[in-house]
Amino acid sequence: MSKTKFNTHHGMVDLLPGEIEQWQALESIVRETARLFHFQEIRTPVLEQTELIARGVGQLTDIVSKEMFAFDRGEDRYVLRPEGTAPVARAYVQNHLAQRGGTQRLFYIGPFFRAERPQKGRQRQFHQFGAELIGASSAIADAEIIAFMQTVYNRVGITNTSLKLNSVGDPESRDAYRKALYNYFQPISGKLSEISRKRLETNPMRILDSKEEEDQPLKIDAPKIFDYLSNRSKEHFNAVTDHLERLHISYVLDPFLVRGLDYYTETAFELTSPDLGSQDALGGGGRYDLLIEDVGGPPTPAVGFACGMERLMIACDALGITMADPPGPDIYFVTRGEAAARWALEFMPDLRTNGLVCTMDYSGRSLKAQMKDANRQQARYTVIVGEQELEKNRITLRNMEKSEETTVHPEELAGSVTAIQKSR
RNA sequence: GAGCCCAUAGCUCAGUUGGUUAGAGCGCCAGGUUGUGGCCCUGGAGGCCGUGGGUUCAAAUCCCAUUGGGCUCCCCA
Repeated sequence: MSKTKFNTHHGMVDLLPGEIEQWQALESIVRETARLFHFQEIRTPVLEQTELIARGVGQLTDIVSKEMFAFDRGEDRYVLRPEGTAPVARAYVQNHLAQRGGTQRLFYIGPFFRAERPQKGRQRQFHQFGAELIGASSAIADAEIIAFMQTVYNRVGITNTSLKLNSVGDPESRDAYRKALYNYFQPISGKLSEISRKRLETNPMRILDSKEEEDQPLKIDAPKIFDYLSNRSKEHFNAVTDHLERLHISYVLDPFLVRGLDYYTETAFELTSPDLGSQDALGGGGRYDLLIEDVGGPPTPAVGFACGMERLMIACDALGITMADPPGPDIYFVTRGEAAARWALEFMPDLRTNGLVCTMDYSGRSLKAQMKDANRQQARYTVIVGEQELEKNRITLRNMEKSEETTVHPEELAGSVTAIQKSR
């Protein structure tokens, strides 16, 4: 372990054949779900301006204050993007997507970076898929976004999840609530954990999602945000829950759910799984009605979600879910002699044109070794070609699963295998 | 930034109170079958016992340091 000359950085891993198939299958599910919801993909650069992230995500958040991979080059300040929403918001403004009219329905899949201490379900380079609905203020948009997220997990087969829902209100509601929290916690600040005492001054709402032992009893009687929501915020939130019920999406109200990014307004949600261990959030999101304006666009309401792909994989492992098909080729050419190998090389392109997955031995090994390799690759058929076959113009087709062999004319090969391919 | 645990073959791990040449299973390569996979049998390759220092006649084993990894807190996906 770890004495090779070069290694990946801490918290960054290679995805190798054998596991990558699962990732590709997940990406297919995300893309297919996006297609059904009529969202289109957007790809933004991995590097963004540091200032965009600092502004968008929030100067005081942990992400910005201590978890960014950032560097300067001349006048320019670069940061490896730690999340997807601020970059998408930037792209929306920069490319004048508002001018295209209507609501922009965007999704993305890609790597993100945070310089945290790695642990289970947390890598320094991690991957998320997410979607953003920009230019829609209706609670229907919130419901659609949640439905999109939920659909991906349903299609993967992860169903034992819990959707937590809260509202963080509009700015006025939140200011009032912050004050109420401050007034509640301030007199008892001596009993708070050290971290929460700091939060009291910077962002009292963050005390609510504290996991510190000593904070738990103090949280219970804290003021609830529902009591401070403006009528407009209340109506919006009630509409969201109505729509979720309409969609038969179950949820639990969680007044302690406060998401760590500053740009959230109104609806906040998080999807958790009992199969993840300590980092139990599969994904989350919410409304961010002020962000587009913050990064230089017109006032534009928006709502979105982001989900951790590594965490989804952990849940799959725990549940024994396999999304990928077995990878074996349809035909493996086992050849004997140079002439046969050349023959096979020349024969494969037509088969591939017909949609058959085929491969062969590349190192002139013994027949036995080639058979063994075909077996290891889980080939469905082997075609055995040697001098005899070339002379008679008949090749041996072996069904690897049934261990049955037939001899066929080369021209018949594609036909017979295609017939079998259909039947599987 | 803090705490706890771990480090022996490609992988999973044995290795006794310090004592010869460091082992097993799986995997890999080959032979048994000079043209046939899986099962079986036989053989082979593959280790500076994470690294550096110390104690000792003798260290994979004990001590110290260091590096890497895992988990947890914080926070987030």
